[in-house]
Amino acid sequence: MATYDTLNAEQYEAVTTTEGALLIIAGAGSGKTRVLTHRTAYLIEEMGINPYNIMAITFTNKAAAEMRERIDQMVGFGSESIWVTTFHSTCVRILRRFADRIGFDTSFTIYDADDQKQVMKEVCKSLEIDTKIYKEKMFLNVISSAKDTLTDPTEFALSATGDYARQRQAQVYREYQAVLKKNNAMDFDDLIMKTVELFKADLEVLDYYQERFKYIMVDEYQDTNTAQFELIRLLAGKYGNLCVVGDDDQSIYKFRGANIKNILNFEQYFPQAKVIKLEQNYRSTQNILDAANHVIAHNIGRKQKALWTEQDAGEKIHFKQFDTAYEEADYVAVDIEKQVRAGGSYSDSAVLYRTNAQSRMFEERFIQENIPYKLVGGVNFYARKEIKDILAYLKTIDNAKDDLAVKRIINLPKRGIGAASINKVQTFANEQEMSFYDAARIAEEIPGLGRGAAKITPFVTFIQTMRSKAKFLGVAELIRNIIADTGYVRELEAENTPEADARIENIDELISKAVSYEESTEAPTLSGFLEEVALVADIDDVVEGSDYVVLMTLHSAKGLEFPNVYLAGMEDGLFPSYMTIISDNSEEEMEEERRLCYVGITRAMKRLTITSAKMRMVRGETRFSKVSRFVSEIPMHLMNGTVATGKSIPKQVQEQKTSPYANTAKQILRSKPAAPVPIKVFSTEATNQMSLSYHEGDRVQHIKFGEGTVLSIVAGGRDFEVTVDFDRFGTKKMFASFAKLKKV
DNA sequence: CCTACTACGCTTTTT
DNA sequence: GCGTAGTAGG
Repeated sequence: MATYDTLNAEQYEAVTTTEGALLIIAGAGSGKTRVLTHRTAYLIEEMGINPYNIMAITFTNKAAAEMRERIDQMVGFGSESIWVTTFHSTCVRILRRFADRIGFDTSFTIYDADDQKQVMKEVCKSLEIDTKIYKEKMFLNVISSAKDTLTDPTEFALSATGDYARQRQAQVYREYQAVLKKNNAMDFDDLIMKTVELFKADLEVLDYYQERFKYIMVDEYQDTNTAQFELIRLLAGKYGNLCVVGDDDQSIYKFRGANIKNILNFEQYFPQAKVIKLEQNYRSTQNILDAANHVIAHNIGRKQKALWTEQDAGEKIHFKQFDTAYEEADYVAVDIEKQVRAGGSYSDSAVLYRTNAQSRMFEERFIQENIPYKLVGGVNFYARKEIKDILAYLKTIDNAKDDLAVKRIINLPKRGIGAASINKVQTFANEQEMSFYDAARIAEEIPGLGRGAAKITPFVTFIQTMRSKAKFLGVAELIRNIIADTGYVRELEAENTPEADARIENIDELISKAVSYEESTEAPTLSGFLEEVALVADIDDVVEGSDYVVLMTLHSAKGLEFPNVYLAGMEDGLFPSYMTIISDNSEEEMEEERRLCYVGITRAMKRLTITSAKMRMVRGETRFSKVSRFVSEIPMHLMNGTVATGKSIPKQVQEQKTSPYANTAKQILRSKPAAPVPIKVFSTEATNQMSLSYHEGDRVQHIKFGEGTVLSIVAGGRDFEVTVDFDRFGTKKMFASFAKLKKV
């Protein structure tokens, strides 16, 4: 049984207002997840609502998983029948069941950004568009925003009259959709748009889901786009019990179609709507909140609110300006060490920046200092070449309906099947109106293919063999079979480069992912695995009890909190970005950047450090910048700021930057940092040492320092502290989970 | 058909 | 500065 007396007055009201439309404006750190979970419990326990009729919808898998866990804890019986998912997986589930009612096969495939670009290339070619002038990406952006606003190709064309460029775009849009349809595929935006289309076209289906989801809750509502708004409006259309939670000040995804009007005009869409503001913050000190409040107050189009806390003023905000980005990273590294020595842990700290490119400097410095870190974001794991290759094999084995996947691997490894042969097969497939793979299966019958057919047949045989194996092998075992039979990993091993090693590591990680999928799923299937992977942005192996500094962009930081935060690279031109400053509607875009700054500041619980550099390398050229305008929006009296005196770059460091070890440093950067060892598993010192592959006195290999001898292994608070005497670098202490030492 | 070199692109990006 | 994609030449 849940208790509600720990809630404050506004939270309590939000929890107990169960009927009708409800807008909860939840400031940063005001306990909105708590409200949502308590509200769910309240609906079931106090209002007697069937859990089956409740839906909680979020944007990220991570947010959904977190909500699921907290709801499970609180609700107990029946909690598994509550629908807690992301927008996209909701739509996939609906479409997998009813997509045939809008002319799709329910086994449609989902195209990611990479696939979209591939399709767009085809489209541009067939429409004879010069991609040197009109970029594929531009068309994809245009199409994506059209879909975000539920504009179909016909409507788009209508709005394009008299504008040649837009007419051309309309043509591309139409053709792009035709190719997707032909491939029985949908892109991410289609998932939402087609579901709306389905609801509008088939009232029976709509009614079915309206009856199912009588109580709907939407998290991060400020990030919904027009299509998503329409989706939930339709779902809530019958019972009208719609509760949305958001913070207009944290809307940072306008560039992806988020429509801030959804939250600003909620009361117009739902005139009976009740509005509750949560302004008490339970996260940060008063100084941090004051800084955030002052910055965000510079925005005009927002709902008035001010965060307050019962906490003390706390530390002042630290501000430092450095000469170079290197000194900035150096300062942050040293400061983190200082915090840890003072009794903190690494996981208390996070470094936040505007662009992913900024992470490199910190990574290099952290490796040198032996600071364990975890990089969040960057290149999406599932978008990596080697992963997409293996997945293309799996897709082809599962059902070869995805032409793109088949074409990707038909000549990988090299089977002597070139562009000419592939084109002939494709042409034949188009003529016969069959899939590319089906055409390849009867390669002998394709006119003009000649000797090419003899090269295609073994490939088809291989897939057919794998297909029969797939019936009794698990996914992980199937992947192992694929890499063994194709020699994929063997080829990489032969390359013997750090890059190739990193790719092999990634493939191993995919296998682990498959293993954990099989373990965690009741009836694991190949299709099921592919489905899960298609809707996951990145593998998130946050190990409980692990200890590392987190590095990520401000965008990724939304929804998180850390005791000690560094906002790095606070420079005009970087943050706010140059693009924003020179933009045509600079005013509006500046407000979005400012909201991003607000998000950054409000991540900090106790300690906030803002840093900037006068000089920084951006895309190979040195750039000089002033301190970000956002810094001057923070009142001076809240800051404890100095401009660092021109300390020059230490010589040793300059040497290291161009040292022969630069390559190995690169290798570390390329592969994902090793998942830190969870401590709870080991209890005694004996098992500690047994769990490592080396012991005291062993010779070990370190990726940067080379070979050395292990002097001691000590079970430190959270990890094993290993002392190694390196042949060339002397004695170093390092954490076992981070140093990746290998016995030699 | 395969390889090696050049050229281009580049803010953020929950799916 | 870096990584991928496209193309010229073998």
